[in-house]
Amino acid sequence: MSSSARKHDVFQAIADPTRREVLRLLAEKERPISEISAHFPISRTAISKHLYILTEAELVSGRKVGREKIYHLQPEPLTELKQWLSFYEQFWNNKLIKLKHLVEDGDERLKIVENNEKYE
Amino acid sequence: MSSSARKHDVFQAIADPTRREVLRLLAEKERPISEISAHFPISRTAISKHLYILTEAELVSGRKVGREKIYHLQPEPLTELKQWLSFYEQFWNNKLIKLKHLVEDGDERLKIVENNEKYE
DNA sequence: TTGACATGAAACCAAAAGGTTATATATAAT
DNA sequence: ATTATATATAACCTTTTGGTTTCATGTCAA
Repeated sequence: MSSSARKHDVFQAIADPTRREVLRLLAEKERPISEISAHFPISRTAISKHLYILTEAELVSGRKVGREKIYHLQPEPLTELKQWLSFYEQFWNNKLIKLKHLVEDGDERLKIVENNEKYE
Repeated sequence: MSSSARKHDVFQAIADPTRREVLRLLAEKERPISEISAHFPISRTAISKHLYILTEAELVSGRKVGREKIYHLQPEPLTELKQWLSFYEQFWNNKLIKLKHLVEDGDERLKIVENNEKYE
C-alpha cells in the first residue's frame, strides 16, 4: 500500500509519546493488548485506540489468538521517515551551510576570523 | 538546549505536512514570512504560528531585517529523530526478525519451506 | 509626514486528539 | 451452563490544533 493510501501517516503516528513507547515495547517482543496497557497509567481502551492508529499507519499488526489479540511491530513504514530524514542530513554534515548561517546571523565569531585572516 | 527543555518536540513539530513543507522551503534558502506563506493556500498568520512551533522545536530560527523577519533552517534537532530511527533499523535489516514474524503469522510459505527441508 | 508594507498579537471557532465510562461479544475455564 | 477474561464498540468529554478575522506596531518610501 502506498503511503498516500494510508489513513494515518507515519509522521503523525509517531508524534505521540505513548505510541512511541508502544512501538518500543513491541520491538522487544509481540504482546497482547492487556500486556501493553499494563505499562501505562491510562485505560486499556485508550491503548486500543493508539494501536488502531499504529495499525492504520501499518507500523503494527495484530492477529487474534483465542480471546487475545497479539500485536507485533512492522517497521517497514519507517523507511519513509528515513528517506525524509536523509534529505536533511546533508545540512548538518555540511560545514559550508553552517558557515552560511553564521554569516546570515552576523555572528561575532566570524568577524574575529575575518580580522585574523586580514593580519596573518 | 536539551530536548526536554524544548516546548515542542521534534516529533510533534514534523507531524504536520504544512510544517514539513515549510522546512523544505527553508532548506532551499532562507526566506521572510511573506515569501513562505505565498507558497500556501492558508493565511500568513497561520504560517506565522507554524513558524512559532518550528522555532520552539529549534528547527528554524528567524532574525529581523528591517521590517521583515527572515527564517532559516536549523536541522540539528533532527539528530534526535535520527537516533530514534536508528534503533528500529535493526528490525528492517534483520532477516531473522522477518522470519520470526512469518512463524508468528503462520505464513503458508514458511510451511512449504519446512516441508522442503524435511525431504531434501 | 503620510501611506503602504511586513509582521505581531488577540479573540474567536470548528474539528481532531486523547482520554473516559458503559455496554456488548467472543472465548476459556470451572 | 455459568462465570471470568480479553477485546470491541459507542457515547461522551476536555484540551489541543490548525485555522480564521481584526487590530496594533514598526519600518520603508514618496
